[in-house]
Amino acid sequence: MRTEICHLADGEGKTASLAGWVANKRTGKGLVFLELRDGSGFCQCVVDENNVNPEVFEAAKKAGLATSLRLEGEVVKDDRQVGGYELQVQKVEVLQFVEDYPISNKAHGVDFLLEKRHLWLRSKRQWAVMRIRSRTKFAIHQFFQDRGFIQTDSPIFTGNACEGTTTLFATDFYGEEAFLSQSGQLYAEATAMALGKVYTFGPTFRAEKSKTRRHLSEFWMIEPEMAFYDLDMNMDLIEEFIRYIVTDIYTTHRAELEVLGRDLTLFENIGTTFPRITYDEAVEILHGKRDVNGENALETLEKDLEAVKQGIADRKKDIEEREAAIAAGGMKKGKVNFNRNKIDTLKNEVKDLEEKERNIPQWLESARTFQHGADLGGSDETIITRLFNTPVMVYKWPKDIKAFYMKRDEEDDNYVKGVDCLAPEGFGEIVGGAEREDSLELLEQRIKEHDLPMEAFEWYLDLRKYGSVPHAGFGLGFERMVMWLTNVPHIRETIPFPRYYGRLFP
RNA sequence: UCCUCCAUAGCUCAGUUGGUUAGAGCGGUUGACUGUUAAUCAAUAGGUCCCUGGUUCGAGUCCAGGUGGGGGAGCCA
Repeated sequence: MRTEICHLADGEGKTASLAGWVANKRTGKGLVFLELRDGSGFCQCVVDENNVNPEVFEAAKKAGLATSLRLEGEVVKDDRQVGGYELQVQKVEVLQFVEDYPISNKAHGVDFLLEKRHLWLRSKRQWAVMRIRSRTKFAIHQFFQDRGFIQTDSPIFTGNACEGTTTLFATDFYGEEAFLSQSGQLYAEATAMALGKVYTFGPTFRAEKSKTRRHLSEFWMIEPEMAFYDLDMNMDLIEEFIRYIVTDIYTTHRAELEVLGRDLTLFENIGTTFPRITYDEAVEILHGKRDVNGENALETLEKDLEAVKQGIADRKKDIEEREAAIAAGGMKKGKVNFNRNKIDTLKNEVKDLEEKERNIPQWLESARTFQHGADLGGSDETIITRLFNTPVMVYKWPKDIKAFYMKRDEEDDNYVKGVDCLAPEGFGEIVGGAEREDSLELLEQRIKEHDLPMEAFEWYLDLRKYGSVPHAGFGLGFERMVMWLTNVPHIRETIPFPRYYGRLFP
């Protein structure tokens, strides 16, 4: 009977048989330490020359990374181990020897790792990310299902290019031009009028040639849509939703967050009410005319710049000192290696900081000269969220920069009842939502203003002809959410096989 | 589409004002070591310096063009 590593604790003091792959190996005289992974977890297995026959010991000694094997032995409590237990091996059965596994436990570049994505998934950090991704998906379904939402799927093939074709993937649909869906929102509105509260959860496609750490060509989106909801109810739901997901991951996946070295401040603050500010207030913050909790956005950013400069100086000094120490000689080889690796790490940190040093003055400039009526850029979001330690909601946006389907603000025609939820730690937008325009006339007018083809929206306009009601909804980029939760540097790490400009394989 | 940085061993990188036979660490291999946590130590194999052209007595290094990639802007989730 095979035991999964995650259940090892139940078998303490007993014999267990494990099956898995070698994740790492260390050897000593008469001893081999195999770090085994089986998907459910990691466990150190000790092969002692005295406890096994010579062939078994030789096999263990030769097993390279990714060697697949079955092991049998006694489960022993050992506080030095990550899971608290190790296996004193008695039997080894090698399924396949490997000696040239391409991914080592040392540093690799992102491009190399993505070239080997099918293997990279086996490493510990990716293991943790994929488990959090899975749980997040589950938690999202649970949240909505518990609250009486019905999941409805929107089509992936769409016939008309509503908002321009440049960001759409064109494909052939029985001789007709079809596009891969960019959003299921309009369809969710239709199903909400049938089922009350709905959500979609499916893939979306954007043909943007974006090479940034925040973009994918294929990603998953959650789009809830609720009949009889207004903007305030929408914001309440967004807040409750995000708090639920964060709390769930915090309580169920602490070990994975630790593997990732995630700073847990975010998770601890999530109980605090999310501030809600209007777009106008956000602009005042950007202009430095409105402080938050006594903090001025521009001053804070200037302080950040000083900190960055200091960080660069500190690291450069550190590098020099380490290089001098190595050059002086007399250092043990292990220590030299350690210092060399540290220097590499520091150099990369300096590169990142120098990039920041170049960017911050531009951010400051762009914040100071921000024109009321423009959309918030990435840096503007960073500046605003920097002042908060919880997500922030920005609502009441100028109508010209928002989608045609957003409901106009009754108090001021120039605004619409949209809301963006910005994640803290400089992360930026994770949710975009709105109360929808429910008046047929105003909707038609907005379609004309946006220069969109009226005939493409005939079915959508039917929703406003036959029993139109106030309703609202929002969209959440699933990978963005996972990226924020795990704090991995790149969105490409949050999906098993990322698709983006230049990457179709593996 | 624009700005910016990069391309040297399987991987991560160094390579000085252009100069003899291009280096290190990791990983691989062989060996040493009885408790390692990226173990350590010794030995060893491993190179079309991205491509094309140019300057030069001489190019990994300089110049031009190309290709591929990183980061950012725009746009967005």
